[in-house]
Amino acid sequence: MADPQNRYPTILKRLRENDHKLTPQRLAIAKILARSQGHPSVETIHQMLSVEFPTMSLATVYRNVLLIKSLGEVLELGFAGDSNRYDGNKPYPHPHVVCVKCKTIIDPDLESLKDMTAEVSAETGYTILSHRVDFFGICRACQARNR
Amino acid sequence: MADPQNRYPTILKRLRENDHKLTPQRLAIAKILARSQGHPSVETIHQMLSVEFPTMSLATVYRNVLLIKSLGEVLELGFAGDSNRYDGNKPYPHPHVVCVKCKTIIDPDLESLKDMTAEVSAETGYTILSHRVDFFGICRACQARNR
DNA sequence: TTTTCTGCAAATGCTTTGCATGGGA
DNA sequence: TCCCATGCAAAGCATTTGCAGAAAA
Repeated sequence: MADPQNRYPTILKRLRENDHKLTPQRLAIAKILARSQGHPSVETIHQMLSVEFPTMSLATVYRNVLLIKSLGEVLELGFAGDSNRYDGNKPYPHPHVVCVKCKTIIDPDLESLKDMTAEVSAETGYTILSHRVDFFGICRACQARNR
Repeated sequence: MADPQNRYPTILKRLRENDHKLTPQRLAIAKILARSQGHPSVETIHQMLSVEFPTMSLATVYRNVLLIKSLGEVLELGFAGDSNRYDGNKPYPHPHVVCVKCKTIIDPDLESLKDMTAEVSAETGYTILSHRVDFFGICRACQARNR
């Protein structure tokens, strides 16, 4: 499983292995995905790079995020009525806890997830390939703020 | 919590309470949502009604699904890169198992979900309000089909 | 009759694609 | 040099909205 410490070199290696050219734009996008903790959207990535690459088009961001996703090196998170968010730091399925007030997203370690996957498989007969497990609630800070 | 047996009368009552007119199209859409086991998309609902209402527009389906959702009587499921699916039979959050081949969605009964919610709350300090728990895999039929 | 609802078409908003030019290797 | 990648604009999709006529209450 991907090591969060070495994500950028790993993605670089995968790009090279698959004979993709290492353009400045591509490298910059890969770096943001590799290091991001905040599950950025394509729009956000584009804005983050607007100083370094004033003429870079949104299409380039879309194409490269998609490319890196196709290499299995980024996790795509779709939210109803919102643009997709991406996680290249932990590119494998994992649970999220989202604060509905401040939108902070954190990644909990859930011991019970393996058991649940087994339970699903046993009950339904499906071969389980991946999951999307999100909890929505109110974080400690927002709870305190509302007192 | 909504009783799966009485969903249609319940939705009807909610529409009346809020002074919405009971047009034939609206009633037909409500009935499909109330009884559906298959998490239909707007497109699917439109097709299901195309015999009874040959001139009904997609916009009417969208508007009415949204209306019933605003009354809290249908659960909306967004999937990345796919159209939304709707569940008016169990309009509260619950886990799903999705076949990535044929898109069939079923509702497993997961004993471990309560425990997991408790674990999330304990580990993160968040007050958990709702969840979105989906598993993706291959259903029995599609497994057989691929042999 | 009054007001909402419907059907149609146009408009959104996000994402993808075609094409000509530019730039890695 | 040879292609792939980029920027731009146009095209795609799912969904929403404006509008005028139709239908519920």
